[in-house]
Amino acid sequence: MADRNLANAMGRGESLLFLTDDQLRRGIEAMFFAYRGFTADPDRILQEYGYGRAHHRAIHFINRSPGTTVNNLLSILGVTKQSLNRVLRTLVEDGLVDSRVGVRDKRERHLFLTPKGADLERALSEAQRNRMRDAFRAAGPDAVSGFRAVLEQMMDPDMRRHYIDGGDGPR
Amino acid sequence: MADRNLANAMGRGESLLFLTDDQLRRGIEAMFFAYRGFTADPDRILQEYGYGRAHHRAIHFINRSPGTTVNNLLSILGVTKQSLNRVLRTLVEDGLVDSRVGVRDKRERHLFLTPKGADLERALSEAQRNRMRDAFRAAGPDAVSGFRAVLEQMMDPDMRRHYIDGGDGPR
DNA sequence: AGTTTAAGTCAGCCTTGTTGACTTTCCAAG
DNA sequence: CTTGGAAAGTCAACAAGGCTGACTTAAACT
Repeated sequence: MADRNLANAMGRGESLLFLTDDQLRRGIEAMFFAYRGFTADPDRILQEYGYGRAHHRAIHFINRSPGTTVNNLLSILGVTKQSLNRVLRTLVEDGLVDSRVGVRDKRERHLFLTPKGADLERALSEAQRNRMRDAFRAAGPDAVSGFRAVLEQMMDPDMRRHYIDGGDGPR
Repeated sequence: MADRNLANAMGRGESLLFLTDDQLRRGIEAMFFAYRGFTADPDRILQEYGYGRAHHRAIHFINRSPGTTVNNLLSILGVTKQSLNRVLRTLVEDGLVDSRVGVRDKRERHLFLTPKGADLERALSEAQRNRMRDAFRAAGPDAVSGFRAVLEQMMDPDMRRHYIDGGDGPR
């Protein structure tokens, strides 16, 4: 129903995508509903600890790049330092994150998960990986590469950098 | 690096997906970064109006199913009625949404976008569709179906229903 | 010596989620 | 026909986690 935008079709022959507004709306809603599913399992675990998604995000990226600095984390997470600091403070107070003064540059703080922090990280990412693995399995191998290709294109270019090289950046 | 979980591979031969923890972590981060991109354009527009994502979601689904009830919207959005009510109230006050008392059941309110509301909806969805269209085009047709297949599997089953039949449900 | 940078703090605001208590309306069982 | 419960919506108050702005401290750069 509703076949506006059929004009999209004739690109050059190479990409003959018929993208109606309705198909795009489907894609939009897929993102909405899937993201909710994607965060549902961790959210349940976090609730038991009195934490929120902000804590999860910090824990995830500290685990991915141990020793990362606060500034580094800020640029990945795209929040203000005041916002991140509140979350980080509670994680340090609760003994999940270790914040060490930099050796080369003493202004910097390098962040690490404590064993306790690593435990929570494992629980969270395991739940999320399980859901993602099930989805990948059900959808099949070709779907997986398509999934990643579209999501990569959907990112802001600056963020794509963090996704691509997954590492820590210049130390 | 890090090749734990290679055990996943031998399913039956049909789906020979090598899903390492690292690949799954990539998928998780892809969701995170892509969702940010996905909401970035509407967020900018909403900010000009002093609205947030909650307003966007309400507007989107009222537009998709004109005349839907508050209860219906609640089950789609998955928030408390008090939370939705606040958003809805400002939208009605600002003249973007029309709330009509039900004819058959006067307890119900049926929701419609006013012309003004439809204008904002158009601006928001156009921005979002443009990003999605560009991503789809860049990734190619096969990627698009894979994208949707994986996202559909990632949803909670109850939500998949709303995604699939996209309509209003029983009136 | 003076400027810039990294990190952190305090205060206050907004959106958007929550719970609890309440009204209005509907419907069904006595 | 009334009464009692369920359903839809509203009001009030609180918490998490975004935000801005102003400021401090310490280290590094020039």
